[in-house]
Amino acid sequence: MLELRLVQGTLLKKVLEAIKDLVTDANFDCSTSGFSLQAMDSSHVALVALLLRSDGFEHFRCDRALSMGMNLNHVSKLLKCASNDDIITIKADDDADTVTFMFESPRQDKIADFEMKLMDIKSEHLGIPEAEYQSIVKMPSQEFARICKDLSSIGDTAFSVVISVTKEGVKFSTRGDIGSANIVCRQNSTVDKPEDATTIQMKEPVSLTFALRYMNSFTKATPLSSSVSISMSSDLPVVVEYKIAEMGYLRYYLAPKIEDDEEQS
Amino acid sequence: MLELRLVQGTLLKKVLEAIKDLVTDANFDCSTSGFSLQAMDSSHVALVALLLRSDGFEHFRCDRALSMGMNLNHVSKLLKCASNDDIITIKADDDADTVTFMFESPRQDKIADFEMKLMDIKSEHLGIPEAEYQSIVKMPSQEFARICKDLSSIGDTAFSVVISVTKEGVKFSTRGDIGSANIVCRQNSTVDKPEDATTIQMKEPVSLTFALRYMNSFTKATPLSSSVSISMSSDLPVVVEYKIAEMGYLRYYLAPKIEDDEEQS
DNA sequence: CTTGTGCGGA
DNA sequence: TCCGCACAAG
Repeated sequence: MLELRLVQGTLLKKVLEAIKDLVTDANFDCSTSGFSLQAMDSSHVALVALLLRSDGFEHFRCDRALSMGMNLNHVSKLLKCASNDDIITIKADDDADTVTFMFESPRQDKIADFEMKLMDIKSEHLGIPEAEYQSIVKMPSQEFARICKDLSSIGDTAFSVVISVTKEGVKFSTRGDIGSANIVCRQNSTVDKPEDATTIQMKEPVSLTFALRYMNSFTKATPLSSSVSISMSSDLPVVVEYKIAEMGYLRYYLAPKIEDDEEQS
Repeated sequence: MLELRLVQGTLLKKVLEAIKDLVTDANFDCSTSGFSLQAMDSSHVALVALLLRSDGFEHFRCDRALSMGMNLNHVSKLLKCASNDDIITIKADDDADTVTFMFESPRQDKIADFEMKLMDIKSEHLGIPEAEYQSIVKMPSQEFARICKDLSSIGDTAFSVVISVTKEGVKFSTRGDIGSANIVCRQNSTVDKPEDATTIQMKEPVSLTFALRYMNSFTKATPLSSSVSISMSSDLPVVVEYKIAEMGYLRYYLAPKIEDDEEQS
């Protein structure tokens, strides 16, 4: 028996918007510690990892660990039937092949439930080692999204972005059909709100190249958090992390391009 | 001679948006009592009935009853040329085969008139008996529209919706490609505004099945009224009614599906 | 946050 | 033509 009650149902809606373009089918794993998902994108290049800790739910019951395979487009469609202020409850029996999403309006005058068949999905749960990163950039998530969008418009999403971190700041560079572009963000903690700050924790300067189109996909998570952190080390996948308030995180992992080829499909 | 002056021209625009998808050609009937229309949809399954009482017009002159056949798409196109705050006047001579729509801007600084040919349309005016309904649900029209839209998104519009009324509330159910859905709305009169209330007048519980795509078409009338009433009895067509303030109503009639087949083209 | 509107894409 | 998305207003 599994029963998860999430008062901020809109979080779940945003999570699905943030991953459904990258991953079509995935297992949601539920255990006493929380609700999580780990999946490669369909071209097996990027990895998405979601964690919603059990203590972030208003009610969290999970008698035994369950892995529930779902088509994320279907889940997204169901969640579109929930209003942003609805309370969402996810229910499943231990041996059932279906899951039920229940949406309650705040005043309890409308209750909707949707039952969906589960799928069998080959699990590929990878252990992701905790690493020390040479540089960690934290910046407003909207600013990061804007940069990725702007750089994409210069060339097209088939191009690469070079992210270079020095003590002074972080530089995003690309080269495209029209020309080349460099956007530099400097450290900046003298800001009204802490989430507007751009901070850089740098042990060593680092400069890595990534496929821009993945970065753009990652920014679908922007509504989840006002800031994003980008953790980089040479020869390690970059981690783009959006914290989910009081509950966990949504992380994207992407391996750097080894050479400095600018184009790649 | 016929001359109808409607200060709230936007009403007429909304009416046409609400019926033109269902009905392509229809007779507008004008008599001293008002301006009305009754027509079957093109597949002869649903019936649309409009009434705009003469006292709702600023000026209403109708020397003798007239039935004016029009292509509703053409009328809709003409009305798109009127601004929402324009005053609309409909004119026709008794023996003419044309009708004129005149649009005046509120400050009288712009006057447009459009003449359109009338058509001969075989009239099929049905007497609709006043019936006692086992259950009448009144709810916010936007909520009803949202429910129909959500249920359609689960399967597709080819599916059916089961509407069941009990004392506690009204339940809308469907079953689709992705899964099954139930949405329950409870009675709820402790609301700030009366039009936000959901009320149920129930003599007997009733449960009927309808083609979802027609329900969805009916919700095109949502802009006409903040609330909708759904009147049901076993073996009678459901009546979905949108009141038009101070003037009349727009009603849709739809026969229930006899069997419980879920799919139907 | 919801609603209405304008725009672009399918 | 219709639908979904993005923007702006209440």
